[in-house]
Amino acid sequence: MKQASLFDQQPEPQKRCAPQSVSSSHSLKELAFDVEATGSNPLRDQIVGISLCREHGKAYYVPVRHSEGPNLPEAFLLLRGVLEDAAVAKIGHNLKFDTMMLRREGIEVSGLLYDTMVASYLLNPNKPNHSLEEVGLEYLQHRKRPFLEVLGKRASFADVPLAEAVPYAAEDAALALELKGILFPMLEQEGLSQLYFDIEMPLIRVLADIESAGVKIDLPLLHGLSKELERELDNLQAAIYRVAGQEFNINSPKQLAKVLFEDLGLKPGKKTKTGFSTSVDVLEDLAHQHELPAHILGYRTLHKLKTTYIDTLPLLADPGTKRIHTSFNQTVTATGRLSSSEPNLQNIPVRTDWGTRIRGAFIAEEGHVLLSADYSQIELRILAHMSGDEGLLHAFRHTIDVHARTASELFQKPVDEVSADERRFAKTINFGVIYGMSAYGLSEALSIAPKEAAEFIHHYFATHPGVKAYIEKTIETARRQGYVSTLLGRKRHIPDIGSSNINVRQAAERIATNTPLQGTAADLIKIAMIRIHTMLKTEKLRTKMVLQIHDELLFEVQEDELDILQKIVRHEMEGAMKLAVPLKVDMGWGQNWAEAH
DNA sequence: CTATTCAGC
DNA sequence: CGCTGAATAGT
Repeated sequence: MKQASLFDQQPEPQKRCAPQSVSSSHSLKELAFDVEATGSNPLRDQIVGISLCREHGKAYYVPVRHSEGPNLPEAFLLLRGVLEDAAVAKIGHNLKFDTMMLRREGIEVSGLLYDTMVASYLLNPNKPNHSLEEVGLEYLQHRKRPFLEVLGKRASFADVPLAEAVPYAAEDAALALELKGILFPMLEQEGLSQLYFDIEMPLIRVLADIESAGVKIDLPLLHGLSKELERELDNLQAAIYRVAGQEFNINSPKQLAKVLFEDLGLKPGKKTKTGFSTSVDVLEDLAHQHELPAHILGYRTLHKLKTTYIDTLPLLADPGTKRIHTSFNQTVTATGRLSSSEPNLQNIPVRTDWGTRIRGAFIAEEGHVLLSADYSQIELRILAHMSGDEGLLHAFRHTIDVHARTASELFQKPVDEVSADERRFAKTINFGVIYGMSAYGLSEALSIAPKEAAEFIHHYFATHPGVKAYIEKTIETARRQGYVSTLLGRKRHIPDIGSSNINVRQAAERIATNTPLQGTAADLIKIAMIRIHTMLKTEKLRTKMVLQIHDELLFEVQEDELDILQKIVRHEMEGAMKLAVPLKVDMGWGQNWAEAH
């Protein structure tokens, strides 16, 4: 059986005689390993064993905390030398998890990191799931036994008997080794090696440090906000039931639609797949006809903030340190951005007063301040660079308000005569350009007729020929080669670009337009993160990087390091890439995230 | 599990 | 109009 020769697992010898430390003095250049744990949280769960694989066909599993042994708890001491040996490259699938787990055992994993999960992501960022199961299936045609089946009714992997645990776990390290042999030559072939080794691989350790650091939250403040919101929501609920003349579940779009459009007889606007829409813009329209929609809007906003942030964040805080530790996923987005989950700290409210109050609950430790640094107009600057559009280049080179300048072109008047509304239109259009702009989308965003939006777009391209040419060239490239790339060569295939269905094809063209811009911005801030992280280490600073929010970095800065940090952060962020226009970073600091903005 | 809605960049 | 993750209702 082919599978048996490929993944012939050998159980760890269970001898009592003094085990030999795994030696790196012979010819060991690479070691594949995989940590098994009681769960998936690298800061909370415990290691139960480690699988190892040095060569094709031989893999081992070392149990350390299984409920039915035998265990080899000395394994950490024995393996430390090789895991910390920088001359031995480490191979694994999702190494951020393994390195974070091992750090808690006092082991700092060193050496080149061949992460097969990240490799799979670079090869195909459209792939929805880069789990070992999925990647093994795609590249090795290997069907892994489902983890849940192995787990059965047991509480954790620690309770799985070794007879089952050994072959299952050992296979993970073996799979990683096999995948490395396949995926890394493919990265080379695709011209993605430099992106991997210079950016994604060093980023693994940066993200591990950010996640381990976490960010402190003010629990009493959030508790107070919760009480205040509870009263507010009770009042709004009473008002809604009174005005509606009945009680119903305000959070049910279906029940709300019945009240608005059947019982009260208001005129429905947009439709969804299942019925009439009750989304913000619909309710804002309806607010002209009736007083209920405004109450609903208020209720919705406050309920969202309370349930998603104010009541949820405290549950995820470490009870001892009051810090929350998000998970930054490196292999989720199709464009190269990071994503954040459990909790998502990349969508903490900011726009409203309540948003400011919530950000006020993200605080610095005693003797520290939070420093926020964000790129100004990063994607538009990248568009200026990639398109060479004279107007955009000029605006950024001469620190002219870019939206006002677009408005002046669009409405044919001097920059200083542009009205607030004209600037708002121009700003929406500038965003639209980055998003691949359709007349329909722009009309929705500006609440104008699609025909009127089409005229704006026509006028925009007439006054921005460089941008027009860039978009045409990018779409043509997508058609010709089937994918688009960022400045650093990150690729995204766009299979629908040749579709005969116009809606599908145009959606693909918007993706083709947006991906190089969004993706290059992602590349750029990743470079800045790595360089700043390196500076923090080499200068032995006590400051911690604590969050990344796409174009913003947040630091918890020791007060006496504030000056030097601001210099370092500005230098590394603004110097991350040399573009045809300068990069601009805005910074602010304070006791909490609200003050830092 | 899917749809809707909405928080962010 | 691009890219996400979470809460909620309801099947």
